This record gives sequence, C-alpha cells and structure tokens, in this order.
Amino acid sequence: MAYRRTPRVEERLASTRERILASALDLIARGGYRAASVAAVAERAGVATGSVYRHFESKADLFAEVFRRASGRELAVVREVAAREDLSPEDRLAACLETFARRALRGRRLAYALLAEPADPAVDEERLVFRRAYRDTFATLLRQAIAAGGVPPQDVQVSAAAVVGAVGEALVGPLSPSARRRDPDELVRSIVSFCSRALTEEAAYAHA
Amino acid sequence: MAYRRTPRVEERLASTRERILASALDLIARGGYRAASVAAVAERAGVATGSVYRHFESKADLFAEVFRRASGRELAVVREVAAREDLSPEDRLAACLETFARRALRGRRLAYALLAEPADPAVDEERLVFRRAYRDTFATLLRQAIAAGGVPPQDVQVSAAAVVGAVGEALVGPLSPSARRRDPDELVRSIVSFCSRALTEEAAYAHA
DNA sequence: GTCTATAGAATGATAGAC
DNA sequence: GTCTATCATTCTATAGAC
Repeated sequence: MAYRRTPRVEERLASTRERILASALDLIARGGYRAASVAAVAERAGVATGSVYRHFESKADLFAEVFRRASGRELAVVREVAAREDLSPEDRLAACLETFARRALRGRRLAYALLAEPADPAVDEERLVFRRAYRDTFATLLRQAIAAGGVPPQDVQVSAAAVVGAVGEALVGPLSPSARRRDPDELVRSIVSFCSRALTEEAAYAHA
Repeated sequence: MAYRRTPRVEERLASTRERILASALDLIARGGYRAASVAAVAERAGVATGSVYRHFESKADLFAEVFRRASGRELAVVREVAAREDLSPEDRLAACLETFARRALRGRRLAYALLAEPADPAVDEERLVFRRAYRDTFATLLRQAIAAGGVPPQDVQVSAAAVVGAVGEALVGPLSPSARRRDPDELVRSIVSFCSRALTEEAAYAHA
C-alpha cells in the first residue's frame, strides 16, 4: 500500500514549518539576517539542519516568507487604523504614520531588517511589494481626505509614494543598530509633522 | 629574471578593468542586473569570462563597483548644485531635488537599478552608504536655509532623511520598467513641490 | 627561462521551457 | 515532473611579458 499523508502527519509537518518560521523570525529580530543561519534556525526549532530544506526551497525562500509574514502583520495594523470610522481621513492618515513609526521603534532590530538591512534579492523583491501596498493604502486615504476637503488637491500617486519613502528613510537612521538612541516620541512627532506639512499645506513655493 | 609588472602592463590591466566596468554599466543601464551576466559583460569588453575574475573577486564585487561609480557621479552633480553660490539655500535645496529627479528620469533604467532593483546584498550595502551621503548633503543645506531664515526650524536629521526617502520612493514607481510613462516635467514638479511644502511650511497640523 | 595574464572549456548549481 | 539552457565560478593550458 502506498504511503499517504494522514491528517496527523499533515499537522505535524505544518507545526514544524511554523516552528522553523518562528525561529527564523526570532533570530532575525534579535540579530538580523546574519544571525539567522540555517543551522541556528534549525537548532532553535529543534530540527536537523537539513530538515529546513524539506519545508523551504532555500534560505532565501525562508527569509522571504518570514519577511512577508512580519511585514504583513505591520501592514494589517496600519490598514486597521486606515479604516477607523471615528477619525477624519486626514487624522487617519496621521494616525497611520504614527502607528507605523511607533511600532517600528518598539521592535527596532526587526524593523531595521524589514526596512533596510541588506538581504537576499528575494527579500528586496518583497520590500517592493509591501512598499507598493503601503503607497496604495495611503493613496486611498489621501483621495478621501481631498474629497472631504481637509487636504488640498495634489498628485496623489506622488504624495503617497513620497510619504512611504519619507517615513521609511527617516526611520532607517535611528533604527540602524549602530545609531545613537534618541527619544522615540520626539522622533515620531518629527516624522509625522514632516508628512503632515507636505500633505496638508497649500503649495506656497514657486520654483524658478 | 623574475617577472615584474612594467608600467605598460599596469596600464593595459587598468584599461581592461575599465572596459569591464564600462561594459557592465552599459548592460545594466539597458536591461538591469539580470542583463549583465558575467559572460555578456566579458564578451562586450572583449575578454574571456574567466578574465573578469582577474579584476574582480566576484560578480557581486563588480556590481558594487559599478554601483559606486554610477551613484558617485550622480552624487557629485547634486553636490555641485548644492554648492551654487548664486542661489539662496532654499533654492539650492529645490534645485538639488530637481536635478536628482530629472537626471533619474533621463536615464530611467539605470536609475531604477541604482534606486530600487533587487540586487546582491553588496549593492544594498552601497545603497545605504549613498543614501546617507545624500541625507548629509541635504542636512547641511537645510541648516543653512534655517540659519538664513528662509525655512522654519525643524528636526534637520529627520527632514533630510525624509526628503531622500520621499524623492527616491516617488521615483521608483514611475521608473519601474513596467510603469506607464508619464510626463517627466509634471512628475518632477510634483516631487519638488511635495518636499518644498514639507520643508518650508510652518507646522500647522496638531495631531491628537 | 620563469612567471603572469588570458582564453576557453569544465564544473556544478539553478531556473525556465516544455 | 524532466530536460535543457544558462549561470557563476574554477580549472588548465598557452601566449607572452620580463
């Protein structure tokens, strides 16, 4: 009789896979991609090194999946804020930025890994995907805010993308493992203020 | 008698190295990193594939050097604009942004490769270095503009980094090979306007 | 004659076609 | 899923500089 996966086996496989993912996330959140060698991931998950490759085609593949999950969580939180009916569109926008930045500064090492740490091209690829998703989320909010009249008309695609880039890059420096610590509240305030000025002010600057 | 490198040989070696770098740059500027296989680079440079490895330790090493040169050129141009004595600090700032964006849109494929295309971690590393350099350049200009009174006080580190991120990310979409073309002038205007609003407006937005 | 730089093929890995 | 093409990198023999 041919071997067939029973539900019991199925479940054990899935749980091993989850343990591997959790281990990798944990190691990356502590010491970045460099700390997450396949051997270290395997040991922490309680499996043999080779077993990792039963669940993931390659280390790059594993990292990409870890990235997708961690970034997906952040995106979901921001999207929840974006959907808050109790705030005006402009307030929702500011709240999204604040939420994103604050959470990044709470989980510094992981945030750095997600935002900027040099990594496999597969991870770079995922970064592009998520940045697009954030841009689209902000673009929608921005259109609502403009329609509601609280924010002047502007190039929504450009503004939304620029906000994503601005927040990300403003965080990279402070998040970098070598950076001198600074007050998170003040930092978040500066970042949100920068974006709010850009989004909510009338263009007053005519360039030659 | 032992073999020793003469100036003549030295020169030939250097010129081969340059040819390899130029070939790689050319191929990347046409079709991104994917188009620049070692074999293609070698052929275009008129050397054997193996010979590339006499000049560069690895493909990643070659790409990092190409990146450094191409990005270095862009940075130098922006720095020249930043040094223009005939403009006020704030105008210099806007001119820098405009120059950067305009040049990127002129050499679209290469700009995309430098700004965003997934690549070896060695290239990612260089990206971080250059982004820091741009941030520092803008920070200096911004401090001058604030001292001159044309721009309100603000968190210079944050604003400078945010501008770098904003311009970069606003360009990534339009530069992406799959993007629908749009008018470069209008795009540049939108980007510079976004940054100018952020940098030159008084904070008018108090967040709860 | 000795040593280097080079061409070109070998190798092993990977990815895409079918 | 298998096969093929292509890739990065290494190896080897040779041409040529000293």
